[in-house]
Amino acid sequence: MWWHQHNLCFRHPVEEDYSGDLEEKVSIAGSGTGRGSPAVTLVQLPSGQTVHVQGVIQTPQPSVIQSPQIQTVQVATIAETDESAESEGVIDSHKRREILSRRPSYRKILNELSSDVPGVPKIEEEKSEEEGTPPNIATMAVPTSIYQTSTGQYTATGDMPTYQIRAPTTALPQGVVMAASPGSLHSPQQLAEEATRKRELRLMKNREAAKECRRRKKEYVKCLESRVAVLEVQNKKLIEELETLKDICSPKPD
DNA sequence: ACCTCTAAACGTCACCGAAG
DNA sequence: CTTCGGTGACGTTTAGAGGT
Repeated sequence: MWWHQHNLCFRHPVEEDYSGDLEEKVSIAGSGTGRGSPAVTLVQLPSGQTVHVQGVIQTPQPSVIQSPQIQTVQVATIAETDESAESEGVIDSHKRREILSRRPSYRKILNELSSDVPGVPKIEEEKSEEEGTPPNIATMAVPTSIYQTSTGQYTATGDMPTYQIRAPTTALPQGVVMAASPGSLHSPQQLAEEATRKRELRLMKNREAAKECRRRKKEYVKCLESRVAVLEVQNKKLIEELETLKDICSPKPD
C-alpha cells in the first residue's frame, strides 16, 4: 500500500517522481559561500520557483547533520509499538493498523514538515473566507465565488468548464438549500426530492472537498520540492566541508 | 486550419477514519 | 450506527504545444 511504503521505506510516490530528476534540474544560483559567511543561497526548482535556503542550512552546530527525518522517526515508533504489541495485545494492534493503513492528510504531513523546517510554509487550517461561516446548511452551500489557486491565479467559479455546466439542473440555486424536516415528508415524490436534494448537496460538498484536497496536494508537492532543493544544497556544503577537513587533517608527505 | 498528444484541472465514486 | 470530511482512482474536459 502507498502509505506503507511511505512509512517503512521512506519512499513516496511524489519523492519518487521528483527526486530523480531534481538532481539534474535543481540549479544553484549563488552557490554556497565559505564557512562562516552568511550563506544565502538561491535554489531554483524545476518549476522555476526560487528558494532561499539560508535559514535551513544555518544550524547551531555547523558540523552536525540535522536532518528532520520525520519518516525515520515514524518507522522507529512503529517498530516500538510492534514490540509492545506482543504484551499489550489487541489495542495496540488496532493502533498499528491505524498507523499503517491510513495515510495522514497532506495538511498534517506538511505541517509536520514545516515544524521541522523553518522555511516551509504551513498549510492554513481553513481558507479565511470559510472560517467565518458557521456550519449551517444555508451558508455552507455557497461555494466561494473567487478563490486563489496554489499558483496564485484567481479562479472565478462563474466560468466553469462546459461539463460542469451540464451538471444536473435540478441542483438548487447556490446558497439556497431547502430545510425540509424529515417529519414533513409524506409522499414518495417528496421523499425522492429529498433524496435528490441530499445527493446534490453531497456532490457539491465533495466537489469543493476535492478541489481543496488537490490544492493541498499541490502545496505538499511544492513543499517537498523545496525541501529536496534545500537538502541538495546542504549536502553539497557538507561534502565541501568534508573535503576541506580531509585536506587539513591528511598527513603531509615529506 | 486541422489534427494529435499531453499535462492539468475537474467531477464523481468508493472507501476509510473521526466525531457525534 | 450515522454522518461527514479527506483522499485515491478513474474518466472527462480543456488548453496549449507541436506537427502536417
